[in-house]
Amino acid sequence: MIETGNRQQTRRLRSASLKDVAERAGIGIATASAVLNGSRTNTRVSDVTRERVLAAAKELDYHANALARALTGQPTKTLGIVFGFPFALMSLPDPYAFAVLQGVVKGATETGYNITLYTEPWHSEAQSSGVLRDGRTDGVLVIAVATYSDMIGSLTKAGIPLVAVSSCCKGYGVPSVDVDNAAGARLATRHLLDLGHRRIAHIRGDDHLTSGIERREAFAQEMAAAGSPERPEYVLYGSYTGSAGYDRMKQLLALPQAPTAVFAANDVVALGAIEAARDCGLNVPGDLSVVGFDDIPIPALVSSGLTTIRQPLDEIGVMAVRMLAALVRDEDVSPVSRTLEPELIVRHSTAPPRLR
Amino acid sequence: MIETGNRQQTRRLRSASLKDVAERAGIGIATASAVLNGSRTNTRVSDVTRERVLAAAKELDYHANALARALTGQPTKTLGIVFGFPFALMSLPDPYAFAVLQGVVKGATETGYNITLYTEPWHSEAQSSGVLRDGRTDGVLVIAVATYSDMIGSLTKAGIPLVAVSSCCKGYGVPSVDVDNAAGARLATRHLLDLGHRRIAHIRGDDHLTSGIERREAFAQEMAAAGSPERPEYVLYGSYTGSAGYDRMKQLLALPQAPTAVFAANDVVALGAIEAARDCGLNVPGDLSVVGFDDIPIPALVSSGLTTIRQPLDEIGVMAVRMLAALVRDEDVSPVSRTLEPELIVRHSTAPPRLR
DNA sequence: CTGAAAGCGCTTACAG
DNA sequence: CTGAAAGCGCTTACAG
Repeated sequence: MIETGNRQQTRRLRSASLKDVAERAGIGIATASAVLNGSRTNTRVSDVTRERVLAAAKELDYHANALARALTGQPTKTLGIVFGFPFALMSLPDPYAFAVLQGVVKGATETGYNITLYTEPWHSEAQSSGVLRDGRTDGVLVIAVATYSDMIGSLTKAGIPLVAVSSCCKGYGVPSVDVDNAAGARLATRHLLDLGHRRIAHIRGDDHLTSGIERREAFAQEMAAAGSPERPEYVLYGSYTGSAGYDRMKQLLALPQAPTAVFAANDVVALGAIEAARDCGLNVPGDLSVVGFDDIPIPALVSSGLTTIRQPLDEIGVMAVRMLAALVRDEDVSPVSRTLEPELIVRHSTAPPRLR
Repeated sequence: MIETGNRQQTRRLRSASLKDVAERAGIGIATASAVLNGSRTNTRVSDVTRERVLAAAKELDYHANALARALTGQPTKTLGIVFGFPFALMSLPDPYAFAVLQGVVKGATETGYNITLYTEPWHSEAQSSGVLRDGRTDGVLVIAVATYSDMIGSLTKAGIPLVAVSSCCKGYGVPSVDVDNAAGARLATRHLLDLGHRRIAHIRGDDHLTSGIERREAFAQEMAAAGSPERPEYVLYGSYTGSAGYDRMKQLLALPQAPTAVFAANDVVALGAIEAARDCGLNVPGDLSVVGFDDIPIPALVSSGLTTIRQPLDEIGVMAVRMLAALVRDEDVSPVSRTLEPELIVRHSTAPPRLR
């Protein structure tokens, strides 16, 4: 006989199954199942049998196969997470997404779930729903779903337990958690107003994300309410990237009458704007005040000094997981939507406008 | 009849199975399998049959169950990732771990895998190997495994395809990837030496992580080679946290003859040390030079100005996934160990010592 | 080209 | 208290 498949053998020896254990212990497979993986608490097994099974399992180094268990209807004990925005910016490298993920992991650890990161962002139902519906997770967490996306509708229709973070999910009855974007934007705007600024610009976030839309609207309202309605040339589209913040700031500074302050849609944009201002020889906050949004975590002890609207990123992740875990277990999830309060954090990127 | 389980029904309607599709199409289940999930490329199906199956699948909104497929031996197309160090510091909130994870996700996206984060850190084989061996992933990536851990041995024994990042896995034949820690530490030390420093301290990393050990040894060697052997009171244990860096720095500064420079085991420690120096009224780099290690990413455009030894964190993650993917597919993985070159990045935390 | 059968490893009623 | 049987949804030889 020729030795074939040898490499395979050494690498992946079939591990012991319940049947192997049962045989070795000389008892039935159902009983072995009851003592080893026993969710069936009402099954009574005699002590001798139990010992025998346990011993056999140990000898065979038995480990239950999660796939088989899940196939019979047991929970997989893993939760999926997808980023709804089909661009790189809303995936892991984005500080917002990352901070939320930290909270998610924390929440998952405490509730006993593992997390699977779906690496392929959502494109369309036809293209993307396959993996999300293939049974490997008990439920999924969606983050930053674009308003035009069919993701939430599609997943809901498929009967997948869902919790949405920072997404528009009106009308689907999907539990969701987010910061109060409007309140945050008002806080930022009012802060600038209170400092004495009137020429206030807004570099917007994305038009297809509720955060971008809500912050933008609240800015307009607050300005109008303050009696100094926004100027069209002061409100620029900035997506959510540092480079957009940089470019838009340059554009604002080239205006015949440049703004004295800007409310950036998020911290990344704000940081880009500050960089642009500095490159133009301006001092922040002396010549220009900048407020961000998010309060993204910066590694230990280095501070950007950015005045911003803080949202509890970590808490959002934890909360989302708790809600999803409850949903998966068919517990009551109420209220269906949680809106967290933002907070103004004044640091060193804002000051009263220069007197002229 | 009483309407019972109504909530359940609306939530989780059983989704169509292959059998449903086959029945509707009026053909056999094996054929349906071939056209729908067909890995069996050699199976020829007539066009009419194919169309019928496809149509039925569409009508029924069929989606293959990944659990069932995997149970028959198909790959799960997901890779697991565990942090080996049983403390929070070596999990997600740690900038190093996070940066590597970004690379991992990038690599997984390009190779078509999903990633599952095992939330429970490894404790011992008895306690922790269960989840990792339950079949839900095709292989696992281990990161920063402590030298005393039985994790690698245990997982290898269980026949799980493994790739280790920044871990000691000598003797197991486990493919691994890491930066050349010794070379990096030499670079850092020599940089300080070249600037003219002689009173150089080292705040060490963890003793149970190869990175901590290797960096520490290389520091000693380089100092000895330069003819100014290290002083015992200048080499302090710092684990890998900012607060340890802070505390150890204070301690060093309280010495009768304080060092003029310090090589911190990683950036987080370096940042802590700098903070401590500043709190003591010292100027960095005027009064004290500090070099870190890692070059952790800092959100857009904010720079800590830290002189450090850069390691390609992102690339490490990508590479590890590629190796694991190859391993899982039984391709050749060679060389079994990859060591990447570190690079000295001189920024603003180092300068020649003050003349006295 | 097509399908009935066996099997992957488990769990859940259902009889003893 | 214990076990044989059916079933979860798929795939893989193996016959037609």
